Amino acid sequence: MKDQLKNFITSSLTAAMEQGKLPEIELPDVQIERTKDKAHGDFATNIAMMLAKPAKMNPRQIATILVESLPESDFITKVSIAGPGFINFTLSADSSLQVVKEILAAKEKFGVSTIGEGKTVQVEFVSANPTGPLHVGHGRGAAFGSVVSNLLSAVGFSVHREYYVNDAGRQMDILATSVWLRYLDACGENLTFPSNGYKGSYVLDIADTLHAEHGDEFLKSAFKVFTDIPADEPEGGDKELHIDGLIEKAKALLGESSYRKVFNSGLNSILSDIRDDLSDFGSDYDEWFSERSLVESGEVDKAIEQLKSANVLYQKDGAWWFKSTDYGDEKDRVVVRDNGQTTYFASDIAYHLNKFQRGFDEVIDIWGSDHHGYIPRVKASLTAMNQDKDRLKVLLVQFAVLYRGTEKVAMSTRSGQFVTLRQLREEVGKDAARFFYVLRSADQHMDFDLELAKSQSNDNPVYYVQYAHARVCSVLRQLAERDLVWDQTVGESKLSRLVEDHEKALLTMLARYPEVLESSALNHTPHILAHYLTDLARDFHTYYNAHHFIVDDIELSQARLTLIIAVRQVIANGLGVIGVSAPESM
RNA sequence: GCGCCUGUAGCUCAGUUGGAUAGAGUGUCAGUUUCCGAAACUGAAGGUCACAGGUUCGAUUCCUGUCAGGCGCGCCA
Repeated sequence: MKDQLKNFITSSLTAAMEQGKLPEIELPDVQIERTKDKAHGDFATNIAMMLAKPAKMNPRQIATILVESLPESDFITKVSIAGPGFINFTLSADSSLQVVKEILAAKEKFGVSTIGEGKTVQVEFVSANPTGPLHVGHGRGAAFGSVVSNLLSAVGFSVHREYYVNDAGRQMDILATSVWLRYLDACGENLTFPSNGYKGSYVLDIADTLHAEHGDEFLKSAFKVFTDIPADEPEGGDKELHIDGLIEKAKALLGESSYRKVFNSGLNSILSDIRDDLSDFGSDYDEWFSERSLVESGEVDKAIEQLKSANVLYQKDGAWWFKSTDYGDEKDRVVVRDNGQTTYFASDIAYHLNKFQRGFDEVIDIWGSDHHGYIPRVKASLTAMNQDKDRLKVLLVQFAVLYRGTEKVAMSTRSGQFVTLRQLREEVGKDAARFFYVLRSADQHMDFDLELAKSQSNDNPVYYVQYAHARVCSVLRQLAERDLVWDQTVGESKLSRLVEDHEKALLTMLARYPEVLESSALNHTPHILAHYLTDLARDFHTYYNAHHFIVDDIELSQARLTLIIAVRQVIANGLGVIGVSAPESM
């Protein structure tokens, strides 16, 4: 519809110029928008005001000329000039009814478009370290990432959803060592658990399983383990040196093969827990990409070599640095430590190069906002490797601060004190949690009140939207109880009976859905869709309270039923994109 | 100190990429059900869009500065 109007204006403009009514000037992009106020018609354009300056004419004068030059049309009933020079269009009743037929014909496909057709996009999200279960802080990224993916898919992109598994690096060694120490404990050894180890109860579970499956295979005496280890913090030492000492000792005492077994028991257990958790949360993936695989395949070393030959690495203090300042970063970054180990950043350089080489047209990273300082160096590395850094888009998700009532909940993965995503899902439900997470724009800090979310109060808008869907289903059940049926053919042919203000409001709301989906997708803003759905639900509930659908006038009744079935379809489609169920009753 | 994000109704948040009289939910107050589900609906009250300048036909939106809050500034990941 917008496009039709755009062509309309454009042809009017060229006509006016050919006739010499307007000076020959370069045409700006014609902007058509829906009006906020019904009194202004359905659509409006500000083109006359935009042309005022280059044409050196009064905007209202331009508008008058344009309106005179508009071609004939049967889908517009009224064109008017208002305010400083807006041109307002009112659609014919017929054309606004058309959307209902489109919805019923397209069904679950209504609203999808082909804008992204032929383009591939990779979306990486969550990618939490597999050192413990996901907590509610990860939930927002999980919901946001999966809805952004669904949106892009809905407008035609071929979407590849990916989780980057940080299965290499020091944090994983700390986890492996934590598991081993708990295992030794389970074997009956007497030891003091390091203050910097992972203290969560899931570590105990993993250790118990390891003990049950392998017996005393990995048993070493606690005395041996703790000999010559720097003191821990509570004893006046350094907790980092203490845990690093323990890691080295674990590797030495166990040997590579056994250490790897312990390591994998922790990694696999937690990773499979994360997979199940995300799957149950409705956030599905096409690929789980292992950091370790990048190291072992030599891709990390290869990337470093590539940077070296590009002459953007230099040695200082025994380490290899990347000259990221040449590309706008605040300071240079280490890629190979003085002990010869590559940094996390080195893996990430290789990972992003790998993503680019896989040929995606667009690569989207969804990170917590605390990683924002990381963007310049990743983009710098891509530029240094002759890649177009603009193919990478990083979307930042602000933290959700958790509250229990008015009390802030303190969380720390290491200490094991956190509310897990699974707990949230079990208490609040997947639907409410997802909708709640996605309701706010991602760059907005968010207060997540557990009590509120748990309380099933109608503060939670997901019920409101779902209820609208269930209500339509309920009307249809009522219809059946009265031995009546919905006749689509009759309904569609009598749509002109829909003349009430509530009905007109619903019709324009329904027509907006494809536009909402598109702008939500292209701007990566799921909250636009969520807000649209609550608005649509509100218009429906208002209509419901004002009018009856099952009435004696059969034609009117069928027309109204047809309308609300279209509403139900759009709600179901929208909720589907968000990953929330559309129940028939609740 | 530097960088990024944020500041809109008592509270939680929108605001269609610069448009017409800044909107919802919640809370407060007053109402609606012999009738398809009241998880609903109607109405009222509630605002110096943090503050000060600037850009132009026009600014909550863009620019600069100030103030306030969050985050980041490792040879951690």
